[in-house]
Amino acid sequence: MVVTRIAPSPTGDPHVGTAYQALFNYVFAKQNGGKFIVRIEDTDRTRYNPTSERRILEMLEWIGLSPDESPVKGGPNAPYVQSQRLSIYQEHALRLLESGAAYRAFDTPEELAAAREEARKAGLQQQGYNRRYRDYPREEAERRAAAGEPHVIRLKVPLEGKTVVHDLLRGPVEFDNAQLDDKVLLKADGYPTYHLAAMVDDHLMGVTHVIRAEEWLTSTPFHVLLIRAFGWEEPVWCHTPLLRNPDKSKLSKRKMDTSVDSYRAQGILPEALLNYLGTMAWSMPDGREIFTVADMIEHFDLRRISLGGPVFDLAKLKWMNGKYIREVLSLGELVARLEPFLEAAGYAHPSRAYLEQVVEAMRARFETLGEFVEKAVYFFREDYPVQEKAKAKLEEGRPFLPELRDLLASLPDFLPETTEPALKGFAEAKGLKAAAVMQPLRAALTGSLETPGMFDLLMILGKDRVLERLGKALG
RNA sequence: GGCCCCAUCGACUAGCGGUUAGGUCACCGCCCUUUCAAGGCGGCGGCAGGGGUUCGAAUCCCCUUGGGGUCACCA
Repeated sequence: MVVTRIAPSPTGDPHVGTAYQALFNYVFAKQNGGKFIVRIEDTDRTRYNPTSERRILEMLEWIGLSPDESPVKGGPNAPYVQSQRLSIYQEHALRLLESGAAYRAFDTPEELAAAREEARKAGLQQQGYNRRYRDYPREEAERRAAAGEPHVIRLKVPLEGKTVVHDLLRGPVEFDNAQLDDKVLLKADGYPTYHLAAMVDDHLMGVTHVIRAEEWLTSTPFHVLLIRAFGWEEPVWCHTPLLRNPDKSKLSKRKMDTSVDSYRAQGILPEALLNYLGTMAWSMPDGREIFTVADMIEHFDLRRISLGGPVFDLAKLKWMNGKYIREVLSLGELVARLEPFLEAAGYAHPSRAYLEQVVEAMRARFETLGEFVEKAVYFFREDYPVQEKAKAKLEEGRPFLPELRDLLASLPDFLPETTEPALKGFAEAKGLKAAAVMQPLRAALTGSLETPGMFDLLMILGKDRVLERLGKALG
């Protein structure tokens, strides 16, 4: 059975890169009737963020990539949090120690830093650990360890030869073992490094396909060596391109908004975000750009992932979100998505029917749910802001607006069939262009010059409010 | 800098030896129009460069250039 996983580190906000990786891993697993696991890699206590794990897990539920096994869901491979699996890694490290594939190293962090600095000054091409303890007497090492001396356990990487990583997308990638160094497997605090923990867990959890970001490619030979040291079978390696900032560097929160929570707060729809991520380095075989995760599962092909690093383009994300708002979601669904935003903004509405009318009228005019809140204030409050340009327009209308108000007051109803001929007739009678009448009226009624069509506006606002607002504006 | 990966319009991509190099976003113009959008139509714009291979290269190979990643007791 196909088993995939993502292994996020709980160090901060749920990252779009995590969502991106989750998407490919999820889709590939589902396509093959396999399972998708989420494992929390919290082995770095210095970067640990206590709310991060919960938020990452919630983020996955929000975008609809629900894992088959996870810390909250549990599963046959529990626990799914690495800090709760420490003894497992320690046992495995010991095993490697016994077989001679690893060794204890007693360098202090200061010594390592000094050695690195020295190597840098000497202009050495070769970087990495100097292997000071690689051939240290075994008995001596054990004695010092038994005495409680702090130390790490490192993998004994072959000094010669090549290690080939067979990447699904790239084919064989060769690394000279001489270029590798003896990476730390178990830190002095007893926690494993990513290298040990990830490979042990992937093996124990039956992960068959490691689909992860390209930044891992250069440490894969090390993983291959580690797996061989244990005598296990390698998974299929598939390194996907990194999402990029507009300047092409690796997507980072310094240069871009990388927080899924932030996009959610702005009113980006989960299905739009997922759809957009699905177009990053991948495309539907038929070229369609709007598709669901289900569509993706049906047509996905890991081998069709392209290797150029895609720039995460907010403009296109927003366009796609707008596409979902105006064409994909049903009106009812859209209204439901909008409700939490309205509540947060303190917007009241008399009825569901009213809300639906407003949303329908506004639909083509906002691309995020947050934008709706900004652009539709005047449908929900009487203290809506009045823009400067609107004020000017209002002045232009002052000569005829009182008369127009009387005309509107005399109408039997505010249906478009009634208001349209009335307003157009009014303009004509005054020898004015329709716009010359509509714009000042629009300004008076909404404080804005950018609104839905006048006749929809009049109908939705209703006679009472229209007359009231007009009176107030002319006041 | 060493090592590794990558390279089609500004951005996302289709292309997998023979295409007028297609689509989407953005941008520009026109249409629609009471404003702003949306929508429709049209336009601008690309195979990084140089060598090969081949009857024929965006497609295959090499070099150069460019971009990215990685070189932690972080993941």
